[in-house]
Amino acid sequence: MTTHRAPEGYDPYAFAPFAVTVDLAVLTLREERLHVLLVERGQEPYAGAWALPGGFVLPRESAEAAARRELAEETGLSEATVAGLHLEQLRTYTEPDRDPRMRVVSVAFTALVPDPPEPRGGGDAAQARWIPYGTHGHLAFDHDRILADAHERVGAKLEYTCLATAFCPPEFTLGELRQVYETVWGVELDRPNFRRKVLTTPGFVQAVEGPPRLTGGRGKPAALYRAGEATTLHPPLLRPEGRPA
Amino acid sequence: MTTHRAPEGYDPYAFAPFAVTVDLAVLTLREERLHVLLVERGQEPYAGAWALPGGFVLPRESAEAAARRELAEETGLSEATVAGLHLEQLRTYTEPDRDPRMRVVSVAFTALVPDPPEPRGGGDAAQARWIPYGTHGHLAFDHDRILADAHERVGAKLEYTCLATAFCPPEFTLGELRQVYETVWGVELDRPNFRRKVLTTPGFVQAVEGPPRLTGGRGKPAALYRAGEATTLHPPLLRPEGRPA
DNA sequence: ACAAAAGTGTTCAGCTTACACCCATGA
DNA sequence: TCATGGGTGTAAGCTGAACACTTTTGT
Repeated sequence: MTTHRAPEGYDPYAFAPFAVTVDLAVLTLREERLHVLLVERGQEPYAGAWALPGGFVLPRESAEAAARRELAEETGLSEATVAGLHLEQLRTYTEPDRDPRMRVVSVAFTALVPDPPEPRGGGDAAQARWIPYGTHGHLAFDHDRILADAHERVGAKLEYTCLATAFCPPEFTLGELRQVYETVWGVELDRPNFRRKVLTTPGFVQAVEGPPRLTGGRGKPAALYRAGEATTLHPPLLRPEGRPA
Repeated sequence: MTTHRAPEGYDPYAFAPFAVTVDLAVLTLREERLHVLLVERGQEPYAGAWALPGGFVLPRESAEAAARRELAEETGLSEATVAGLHLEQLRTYTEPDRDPRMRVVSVAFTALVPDPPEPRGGGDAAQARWIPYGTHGHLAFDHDRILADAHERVGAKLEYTCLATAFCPPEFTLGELRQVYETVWGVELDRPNFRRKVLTTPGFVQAVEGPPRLTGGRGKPAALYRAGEATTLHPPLLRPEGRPA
């Protein structure tokens, strides 16, 4: 019957080995649009197609460590900066033929980056770019699916966690926070009600002492806030119109 | 910089290979308590300790297929029955030293089983048993963590999905459905309010024509319901008292 | 003066909560 | 007849949706 864990005398080399990789859905907000970090593949298979950044998990490394390492490499952000970013395991993709070359099991992560730099164009052929979500065509491998899963997960988590602050710089206005919800959900929220909701949820945000900030162009300067202690919202901030996909 | 997917000339045998396994947190309700399916280990490491059932992913098999295969083996349920059960990927555990023998990456699943048989005692030494949740001591490997993650996930998903019906047989009473919430959350719910909430949520349950069922011992016979079309609840059914762990 | 964005106030509908009460069955 | 669980009714209180209105800035 079952083999439980490793059976007596199990030989790791008896099977064709599995490769374990990480794939990253790195999301950010630029100019009021959701953007994804994509890389253009230089080799077959899928040469010329766009794909999620990623790479192999090293022999002595956890998948999360591998994901953070790749994130730093691809974005050009420092290790220290990357250490503070929101990185979350999404799910693992294991279909036997998802990579035509060999058996690859990929642990996918979602990363949220506020105000990112241009990805550093490395020396090699493949370029990395921020692409507005939805304007890329089909991605390589099963990355369409991974990216869609990431988007859905982020949208859902905005409802019942404080995740939205991960898209914002350390100090932000309530308008910027509201922009996160509106952009990811693709809806408009009532400004007064959003403000009340956020301010009355304990631990969501905390006011920053000091002068308000001029918000881009016109309008009254807005007070600044920092992310609070809480990680979950109770009650949740539900998106309008039921639960669209 | 990045290796993207497999670099040119990547040799799958160049690194010590990763083993890929599945671990299952199989939950059920028995006598108004949450139970977990555990197996007693017969060999080192952790000989004599209890562990989650699981096993290796075969070379041409997805992790989900492996999980369903193991579930059938461990519970003794037929392949056909297992095909209809709720099985969901939880997360993947990748710490390099989580198994002292070799590098094992494990994709964990949560399975929900209504009214299960005793696990079939296989021919070999290791026994499998339903254990009341929380009465097992420390589990082998990182299985304490996996099981705790599974419990938390199930508790959270009861709030905003129809998951509770997965703990119930095909036809069930509202009392049985309420019992799921009360047992998993460890709280008491107001019977009238629960009933209204469930019946007014479109697609949660649908009434079964026919005579009501006598509920165990005393009390008025209860009407029967089947799981509905819906998968998510809007608005959610929040547990009382904030969000306890 | 006007547009744009922040911030305050107010109303109304709908939902949650709490609890009283009746019904059907077994012991 | 009593205990037990199913099922109905209802009133109080809270939350969220909608929207009118004021404030402060840039053009």
